[in-house]
Amino acid sequence: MLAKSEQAITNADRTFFQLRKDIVEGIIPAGSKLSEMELSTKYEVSRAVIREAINRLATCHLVERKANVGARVVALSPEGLIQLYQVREALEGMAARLAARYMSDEEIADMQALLDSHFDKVKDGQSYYQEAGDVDFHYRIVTGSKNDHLISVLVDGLYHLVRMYRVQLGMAGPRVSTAFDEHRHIVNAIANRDEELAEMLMRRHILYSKNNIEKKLNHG
Amino acid sequence: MLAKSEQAITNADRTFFQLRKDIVEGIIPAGSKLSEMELSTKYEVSRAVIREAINRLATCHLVERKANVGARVVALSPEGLIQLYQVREALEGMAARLAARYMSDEEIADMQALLDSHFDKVKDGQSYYQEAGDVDFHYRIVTGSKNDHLISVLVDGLYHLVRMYRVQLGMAGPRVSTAFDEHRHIVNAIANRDEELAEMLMRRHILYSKNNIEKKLNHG
DNA sequence: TGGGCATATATTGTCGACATTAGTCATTTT
DNA sequence: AAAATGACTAATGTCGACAATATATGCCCA
Repeated sequence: MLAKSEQAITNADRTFFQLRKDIVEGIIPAGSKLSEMELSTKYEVSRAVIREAINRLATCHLVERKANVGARVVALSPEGLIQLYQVREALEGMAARLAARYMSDEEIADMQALLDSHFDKVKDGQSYYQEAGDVDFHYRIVTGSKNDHLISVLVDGLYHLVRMYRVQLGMAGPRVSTAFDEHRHIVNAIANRDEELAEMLMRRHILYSKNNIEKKLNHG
Repeated sequence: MLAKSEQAITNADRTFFQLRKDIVEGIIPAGSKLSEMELSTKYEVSRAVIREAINRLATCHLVERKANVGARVVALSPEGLIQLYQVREALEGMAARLAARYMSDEEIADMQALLDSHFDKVKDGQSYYQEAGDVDFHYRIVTGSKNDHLISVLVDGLYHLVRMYRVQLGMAGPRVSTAFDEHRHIVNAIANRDEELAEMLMRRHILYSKNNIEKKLNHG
């Protein structure tokens, strides 16, 4: 398992993390209004830190803010999901390309070891692979790109929205084993320093993933 | 010319726009520290609005913030420029693909008319095309993607950083006419609804653009 | 009865003061 | 002399109160 080491220094940090968690997990419902007063009493902090937390949530695209009106949690929609995966395809495809270019041999070896441990779990029928292993894999590729913008937009931003869709639409998915094979092929391409193939395979992988979750969304 | 219609409602909006402009244009030097007190006296607003403005600048990646320490304007570096264009390549490539899929025939016709007017100016030797025309063109493609995430990340975020590099490294560039031809080919691909080609041409266009500005940066 | 306008209320935007932390510099100790 | 420690200072983090704005309510008028 991988520590994301997002440690909270200030009260605004803690409140931001808490709010983000509550929104992603649906404890605060999608589409609902965020009242600053209400939250400040509920989380026992001043309105200033709530405002800062809400602003940060807005940069994650988890809430939308209107001047003099307030903030609302984003609504989950089929269009929103499609747009989200379009951006993921572009960004993670490039991340795979850059990972093939910039990751050190050691990092690649570590990632291969990670996949091997995942393989053991999949073989044992531990299908919680989806939630933890998939996140781990994509996280490594993205950080392997060594591109701060890419890392920031995906890790601090889009991934939380992705999780929100997954959690609130109840993903379980029989896609575990096939996704695992796709991961393997991507890692092989990176190990071979084949940028072109790495990008193409990652883009396909995300397209398949989108189709899978989309199916759930339509008639699930 | 195109109105971006980013109108300021609140004081924090105005301060944010002003600060962003001053940073992009180098009036506030790259790498310098942003003191909340100092700015609050200089711009004649309270520290609260300065803090909010700085937070928004941080989401644009124009400043970097550290807890209990403060915020600094980002430093311009060759690596930063390369990373920026890597993300542009991925995002705008996808934008061109989606524009070929989703733009209406009318929007495409408007864009072709825009290019024609640009052609007249280039023919007359008005080489201010670079600054205005190029921005206009890319802006249309991105909004034509109909993807809110794409639009937000590029228009609200990366483009300001791109402008910062261009302004502070004094871009003028003899690339005007060749860039114009590239724009034409991209629009043609979009008009033909050729997603694959549109993406490929846009990615090449951005690669060339990167190489050009990179040359300036190294021995300019 | 329906629509527009004025008031009322509740929320967000802004402010100045206080609390807390990081960084500096002098002092002390080994 | 060098390193560690302690207070001092100046900045950021946090707070509660006030101002400005949007929405809701009810009244008036056609």
